[in-house]
Amino acid sequence: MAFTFQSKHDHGRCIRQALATADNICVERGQRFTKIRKLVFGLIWQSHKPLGAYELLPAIKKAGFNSAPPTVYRALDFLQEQGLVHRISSLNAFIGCAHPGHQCSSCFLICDQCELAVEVESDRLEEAINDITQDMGFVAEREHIEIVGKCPNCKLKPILEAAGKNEQ
Amino acid sequence: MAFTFQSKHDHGRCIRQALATADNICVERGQRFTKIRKLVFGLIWQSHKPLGAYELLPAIKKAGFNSAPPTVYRALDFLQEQGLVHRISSLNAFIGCAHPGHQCSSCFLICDQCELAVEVESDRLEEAINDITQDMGFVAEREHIEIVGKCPNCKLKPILEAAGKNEQ
DNA sequence: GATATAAAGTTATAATATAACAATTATTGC
DNA sequence: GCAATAATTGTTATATTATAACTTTATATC
Repeated sequence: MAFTFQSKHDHGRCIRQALATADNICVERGQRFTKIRKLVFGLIWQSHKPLGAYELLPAIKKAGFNSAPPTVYRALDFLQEQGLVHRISSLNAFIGCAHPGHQCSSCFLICDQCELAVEVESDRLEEAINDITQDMGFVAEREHIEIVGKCPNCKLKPILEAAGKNEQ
Repeated sequence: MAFTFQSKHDHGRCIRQALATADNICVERGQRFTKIRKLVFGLIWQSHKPLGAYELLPAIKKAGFNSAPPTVYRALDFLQEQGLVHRISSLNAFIGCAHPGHQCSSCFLICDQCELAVEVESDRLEEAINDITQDMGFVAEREHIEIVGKCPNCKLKPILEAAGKNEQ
């Protein structure tokens, strides 16, 4: 099941699944899912928070690879080209693609408190964007749709805390 | 009239209008539209291409102001807070807001060839995003919706050129 | 006009990303 | 298998974008 803000999921399984899917995609396309690309992919999938490229470098070093910036940027470039990872440009950060292979308009909901990000596919969104581009005679090549705010958990926290105080 | 990719508009008028509107907004809100803020605003409005902060520095220097980065970033921060300028995060660049004052979901169509960007308001887009956020229990605070591709002019150029060749 | 506040000047540096070339590893054709 | 080729990774240096921190100047308030 896709990750949402609510789901208390088995993240180990989440990573394994993502790695298996990525592996298949690379094999199908004759692309080399090398050790370092796999490592970076795994690091990105460590969490559902978008991570900065430089945050990955220590772990890359620990794993015995060269840990200069080009190392991680190359792996990230490859993963983006294969649609396995997205760049969240408003954060200068990277996150695993929730549904690699698909080619549907997706958007990211990004919590500015807990930093979790969820990728959501939406037909209505896709239609709205098709409308806009057709009206303007524009040919879309790529999209960056990022909505920043409060996720359901963080939205409720201050309310729950206030309720807790009142009880005392 | 709003700028579109097609419109051959009177850009002088375009800038004057934008400046007048910005001036009004600042007066209404008791905000100080200082010389340097006005200068940066005007520089941003020089074109309908998103401009990088560092691209503005030479003109700021020429105008006799301090041209260290904080100067331009402060002005841009102010203009963004007032909703007079937007940051296009996929380009690390800034562009004038096409309809300051409004608070409707807008998206940018950005041509990766001629670099022009057009801000489009869309009720359908707004509805689609409301759907998504409500489904997820998310509270949106700000949005970055950027669609990169080919504008109608640049889309047609290769076709017209090919036709021209055939005629010879 | 003195005081408080906001804005701008200034210096230094942080954070993010890429260029360019060398060394290594994998693939291909023989 | 082995040379030739292509792809990947290592390495050094540097470009680009943005902010921190403190000083000075200008503006608003009383």
